[in-house]
Amino acid sequence: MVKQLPLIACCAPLTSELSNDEAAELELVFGALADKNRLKIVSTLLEFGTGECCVCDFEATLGLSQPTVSYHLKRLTDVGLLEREKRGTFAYYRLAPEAIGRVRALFA
Amino acid sequence: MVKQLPLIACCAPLTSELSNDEAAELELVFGALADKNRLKIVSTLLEFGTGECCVCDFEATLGLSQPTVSYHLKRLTDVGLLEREKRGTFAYYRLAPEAIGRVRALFA
DNA sequence: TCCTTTCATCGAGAGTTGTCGATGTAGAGA
DNA sequence: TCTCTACATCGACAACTCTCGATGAAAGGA
Repeated sequence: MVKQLPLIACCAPLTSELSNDEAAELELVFGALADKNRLKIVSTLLEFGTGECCVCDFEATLGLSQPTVSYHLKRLTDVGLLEREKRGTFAYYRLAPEAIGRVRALFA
Repeated sequence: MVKQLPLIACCAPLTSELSNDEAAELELVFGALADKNRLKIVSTLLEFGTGECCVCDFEATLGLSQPTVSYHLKRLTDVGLLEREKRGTFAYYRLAPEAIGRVRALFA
């Protein structure tokens, strides 16, 4: 029942520089990006820079139903990667300005 | 039944610079990072640079059972973020050298 | 050879995710 | 006011994820 010791004593304190809160926040962001359709949405908006697209624009290119596109856009918006603006009956989505640099780094 | 047109004609071609294959690969990597326990594993190994840890080292700090730790380490290894080396009864994990730069960028 | 230790894998259960059709909501226009 | 359009939300379902206890495999030591 005596625990062995690893041959390499690298792990004495074994603390992560990541706090619980930081880990939880990163988990949300990476989770939002862990889907190929959402990656294509972000990549498309990244290409447009400050441009914006509405929901219906994505339906054809992604081959998804309108509710599903709305679901993906909401997930990206909820973690602060996208911004939404309603004009008339359309909802326009764009990359959040403060997220553009971060997203560009993640895609590099 | 006639479809309206968005007021902003930004989306004419609406192509993503991301191919299907690229999107699928990024989805795997982000999916591997979309968990707070795996983020702590990666962050810990990042702090050690070329250092390595064995499975049992993570059990206490993460507060998870041994099978669960093994599961997380496998998920990270499967996408190429970690490398595994067996020595004696211990299995040592470290950041894959070619992934260190990428991981550092993702955490910045 | 037999026991102990580390680790991987299996099987199962609870929770989360991605998807769709149906329905609700709110502008715009006749 | 009534209708049409764009979009959000609901309800449901299949698939996947995270977690654990139990079991299996391989190495080391007595």
